[in-house]
Amino acid sequence: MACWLMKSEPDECSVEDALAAPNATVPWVGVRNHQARNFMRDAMRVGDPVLFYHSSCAVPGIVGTARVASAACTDPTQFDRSSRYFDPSSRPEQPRWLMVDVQVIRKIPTITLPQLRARPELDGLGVLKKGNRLSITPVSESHWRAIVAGLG
DNA sequence: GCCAACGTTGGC
DNA sequence: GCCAACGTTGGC
Repeated sequence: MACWLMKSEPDECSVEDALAAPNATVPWVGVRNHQARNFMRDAMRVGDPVLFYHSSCAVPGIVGTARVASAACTDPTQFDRSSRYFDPSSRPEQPRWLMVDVQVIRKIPTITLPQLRARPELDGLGVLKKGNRLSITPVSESHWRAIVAGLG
C-alpha cells in the first residue's frame, strides 16, 4: 500500500465539491502527465490513502484526506471534444489517459505550504520540492503519519 | 502578472 | 537523438 498526494484546482473540483458528490466520490479526470498517469496505472491500489491538495488558488495546501476508490480506468474526457481535457491524438482503441475515483474521507483545516515547510519531519515531501509540478506524488508512510497526526 | 521549472514539439 | 523554442504549471 502506498500513500499519495493529489492536486486539484478548487475552481475545478474543491474538497467541498467532492464531499457534496454522491458517496463523496469524484472521478479524477484530467491527468495529462505520463508520470502521474503511470502512478495511477502501476502503483495505486483501491484503498490507498490520499491527501487532497488545492493548487493554483489563493491558499494552496492540504485540505482533506481521501482514499483511492477505484482501479485505474479510461479517462473519458480525452475523447470529449467539449472538454478542456480533450486530447485529439488519443485513440479510443488505445486510450492514452487514465483516471481513478477518489473518495473524500474528511475535510481538514487547510495545512498551508508555509505550515508544511515549517516542519522538519516533512523534508522531502514531494509537493514541497522546488519546481514540483506533478499532480500526483507518492507520500511516504512517515510523512503521512506526521501530517495526519493530531488531526483529531 | 512574473517567472522558475519542467514537459513537449519539431526541425535537423 | 539532439536541442532550441514553446507551452504549462503553479507559487508568489
